[in-house]
Amino acid sequence: MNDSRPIRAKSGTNHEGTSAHNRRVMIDALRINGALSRADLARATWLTKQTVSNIIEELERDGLVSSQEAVRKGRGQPSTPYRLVPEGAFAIGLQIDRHVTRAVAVDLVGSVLVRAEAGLPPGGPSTGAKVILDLVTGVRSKLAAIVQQSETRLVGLGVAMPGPFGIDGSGDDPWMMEAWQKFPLLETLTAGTGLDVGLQNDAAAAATAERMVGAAHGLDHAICLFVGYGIGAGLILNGELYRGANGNAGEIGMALLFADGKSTPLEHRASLASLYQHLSADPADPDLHAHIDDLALRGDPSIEAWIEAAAADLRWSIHLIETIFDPQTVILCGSAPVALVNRLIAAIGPLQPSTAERRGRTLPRLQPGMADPWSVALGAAAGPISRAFDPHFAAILKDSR
Amino acid sequence: MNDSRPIRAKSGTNHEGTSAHNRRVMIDALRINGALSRADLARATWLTKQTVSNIIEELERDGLVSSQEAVRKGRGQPSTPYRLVPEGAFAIGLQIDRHVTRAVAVDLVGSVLVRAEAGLPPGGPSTGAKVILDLVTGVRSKLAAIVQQSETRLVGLGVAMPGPFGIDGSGDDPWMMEAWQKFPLLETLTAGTGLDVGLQNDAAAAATAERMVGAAHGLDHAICLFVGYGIGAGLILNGELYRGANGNAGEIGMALLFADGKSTPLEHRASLASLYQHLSADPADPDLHAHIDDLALRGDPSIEAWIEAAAADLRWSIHLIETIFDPQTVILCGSAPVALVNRLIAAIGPLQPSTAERRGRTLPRLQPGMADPWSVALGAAAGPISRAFDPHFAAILKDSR
DNA sequence: CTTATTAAGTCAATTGTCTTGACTTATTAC
DNA sequence: GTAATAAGTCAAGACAATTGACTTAATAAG
Repeated sequence: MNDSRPIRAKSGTNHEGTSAHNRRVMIDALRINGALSRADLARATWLTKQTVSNIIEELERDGLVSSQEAVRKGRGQPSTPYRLVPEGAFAIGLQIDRHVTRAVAVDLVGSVLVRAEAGLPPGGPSTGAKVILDLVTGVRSKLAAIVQQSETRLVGLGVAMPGPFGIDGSGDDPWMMEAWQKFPLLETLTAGTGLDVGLQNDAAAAATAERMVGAAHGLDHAICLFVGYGIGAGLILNGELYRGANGNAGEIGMALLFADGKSTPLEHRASLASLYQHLSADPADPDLHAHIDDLALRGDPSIEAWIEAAAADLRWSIHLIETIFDPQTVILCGSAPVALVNRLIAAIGPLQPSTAERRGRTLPRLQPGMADPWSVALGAAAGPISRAFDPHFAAILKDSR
Repeated sequence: MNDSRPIRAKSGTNHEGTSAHNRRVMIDALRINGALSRADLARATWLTKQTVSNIIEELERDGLVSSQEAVRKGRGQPSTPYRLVPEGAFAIGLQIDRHVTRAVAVDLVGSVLVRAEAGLPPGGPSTGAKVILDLVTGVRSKLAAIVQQSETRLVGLGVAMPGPFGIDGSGDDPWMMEAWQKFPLLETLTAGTGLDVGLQNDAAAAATAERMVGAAHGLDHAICLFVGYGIGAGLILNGELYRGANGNAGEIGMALLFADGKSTPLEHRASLASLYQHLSADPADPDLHAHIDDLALRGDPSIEAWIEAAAADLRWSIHLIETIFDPQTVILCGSAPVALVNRLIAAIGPLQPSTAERRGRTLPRLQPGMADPWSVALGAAAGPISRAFDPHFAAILKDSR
């Protein structure tokens, strides 16, 4: 009667899945290539002109694309290019960091329209939850004041915070994020905002941002090495962010390095946390960012030793990433001060020989990405936009909603 | 006139894509769960009973599934389970290794029906190509002698050989595979057999085999650490083998380890090549495999030191893999003698603490996979089967054929 | 033993989405 | 001025999943 081992199977699909995918493909094509005519879209997507026409018409009705002036380009009827309408959709992004929380509102093309920041009191979620919810609500209403219809076009709230997720705290977590991990954050935010809420770690968010508006734009295989308080990698594989079985893929900071006869997590050697320790600085100091920027810019000796050591570790990490993932490019980004990231990139070169050194490369092996305190919040917001509009396998399937 | 930067876009899909996907989903469900009724399939795939009926009927006509005796399981009409028909499809797998080449014929469910082996003369492709082609032809005709209609049901020829691919040889490649890399192998085999030919590296092939019939069966996130002449990882991510931008993902053997003040590729420390060197053995010796098996079984001191050192490196590798990929499980497999693999697994434990240590785990963090000289050839054959019958994103799209 | 209930599976009509092929429109090349 | 070329539309058609009623075959309940 009750044999019931559950049956595992992938979901099937139907007409709606087909249609949804084709809509996403159009949006993706316009995002990558800029404005395109219906004929261009048909050629690029392998769909018929008629199908493209139908979908474009529908997207235009939905306010997601709009036509531009016709362009003559040789013989034949002039083509009418269509472009993405930035105001076609919005998302809120929320970054929760150790001492600060940031929220942004972005549009369909990834422009930041509203940004707001707040300090996080040391009490953890018990006092911090209200701060966060207020911040989100504030950004949301500022967005509504700037653009009409933003509420109906809000596709979700993306949250980014340091991972890993779902791990039993070791008790000696030096970064105090453990309490946040245990707090039912997503449920609280869902209840408090009524929005679709998604979570990713900060490196994944940075990668999502790079893919939407940065160095990974249009790439299907790219790894973002994110240097923040910790260090992590955002994995873009087959054109999608890879999350792993439990959402913890890319937590490279915990990779072990052997040096001086002992093994140390990468994170303890190359991350802002390690720099703060090296400088005996207080991470909660609001002027620290500017101070480090200044030190890096001046090439202050107090920071040079750390840069050299961190660059060596990053050079190793990049080699490892190239070896394991075989990406089109590696992108170095972070919440670190810009000058520091620039110094790091300079100090990393030249890279180790690797399988990435191939004839016919068009992209550099290592590229600088965003180094902006707001990039993680932007990536957090890019999450819901991507989920709603980018083509991906799960979006075709029946059980995906 | 000629503005022509090429337009990049993902392919759209249509009814055929939908239908093809749903067929694959059925086959996948039967492969993972064993025989299932139409009603079971409908529930598991989210498709309607009617749709499932239509597809099953078609698959039965095509000889890919067949009904079993009806089973009564409580109230209601008895259900008729359907199972995969092993003889529904076949593929040839070819492994090209340094001194030997192996070919197998497998059926839809991954059973090996024919196997053949040949030594590879030292001359490289110039003399080896004929040996290989003859081996494949021999296996193919033996298959045809065993089962009728095998030729019409042959979905392809999968080739596995050591990677990485497409790299400019450094000239001092100690493994002599470079000449093979430059040889137009796929073209030669396509021309010589008329079959669809696909290529993967040996670790990827091992992972493909594990996924079809081994420890990764039914898993969507698993990493196979493959210890052979070199060492590599086969990456199963989101239910598919991940190849990277250039087909070289998982070449972990080139990852650098720091020890004794210098950096060494993992491959030089933990691989059969390093063991051969440790033992001053000749890799071309046909009795070497059995000899090492014997040494490992007896716990011979000449091999124990190597085992301890290699186990330490593998322990580190497993930690790294868990950290970076967040898989459901890690599988240790190889073309090494079984006793050696068993000794390695024993010597690896206990594993390092990692994010993989979570409550509610059901799978072991590390599992033994196949350690069989034929597993790579099997995986090579599993490649075409998987390409033809497993659900994956590319199979839905219009440009995939 | 009879009847109700439950579940598997089928039938026939319908719906949704892409495709096809002919057609219209607008422009440049000769 | 005419032919060639390309963008885009129209209307009918094809394909594959869906829907809801129906049939079949078993067990459970009275």
